[in-house]
Amino acid sequence: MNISEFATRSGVSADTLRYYEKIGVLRQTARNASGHRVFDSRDLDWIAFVLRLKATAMPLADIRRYAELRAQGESTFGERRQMLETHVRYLEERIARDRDHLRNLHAKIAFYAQNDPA
Amino acid sequence: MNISEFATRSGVSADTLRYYEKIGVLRQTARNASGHRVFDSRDLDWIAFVLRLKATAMPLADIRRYAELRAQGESTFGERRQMLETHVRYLEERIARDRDHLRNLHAKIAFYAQNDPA
DNA sequence: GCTTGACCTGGAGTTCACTCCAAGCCGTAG
DNA sequence: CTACGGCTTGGAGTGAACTCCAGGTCAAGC
Repeated sequence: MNISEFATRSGVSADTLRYYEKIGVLRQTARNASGHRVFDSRDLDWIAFVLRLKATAMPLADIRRYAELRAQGESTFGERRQMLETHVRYLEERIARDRDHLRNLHAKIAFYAQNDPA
Repeated sequence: MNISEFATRSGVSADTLRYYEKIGVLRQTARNASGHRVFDSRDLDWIAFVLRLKATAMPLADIRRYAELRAQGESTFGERRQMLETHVRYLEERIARDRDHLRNLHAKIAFYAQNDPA
């Protein structure tokens, strides 16, 4: 598929996809005879995973590092696993903090509900 | 307390505090005779709440809006409550998404653990 | 009375993650 | 054969949130 279809399917704009290639988040994208990028379902899987990492606040520089390891093959499974484990710990902390924030916000909302002069 | 002590206690740099005042997140900061900012414990409470909103991804523009309502007094309780309720819904969704991301990361880690050639 | 250190201001610079643009190439339709 | 649409590139511009800096004021210590 071409870049615009891939953009539609992935939900990432063509400009951003080119940008991701430039910084190494997308690697060695295949090209057709006229130099246009050609994407397949594996690229779709990869970009979905990139979006997952992004949604959980992983910086693009780290995602780029992960992409680099991925390009080096199975010998980097250990290091990739470590990156994900570190990220899992970060995510667990974020969820815990968010729950705490949520409790606090609920208390504040309850206060406003009780004291709203309107 | 002066700005450097307030910076230490709040964990926000003096430069950032001045920036927050400039954009309206901190309002009407008290000044002493020589024009230096003077902070008290109420400011500490407020900045802690700002940090809470920031930690949960509320943009500074929205926090600024909330600060504006706060400065207008109790008549804005209803609107403030609405802002927080909207934010609570966002946070609840983020927690749900994070849990899903976490499950997915665990699965991927398990795969790496099983297939690591090392 | 001079130096020092903490503060002040306005404004420039930085980082991140895009987003947009100009100029150019290529294949197809008319 | 030329116009068109969709792609290519390198590079400039954007917005958010800081971060830094120059030049100036002021109170306290020596």
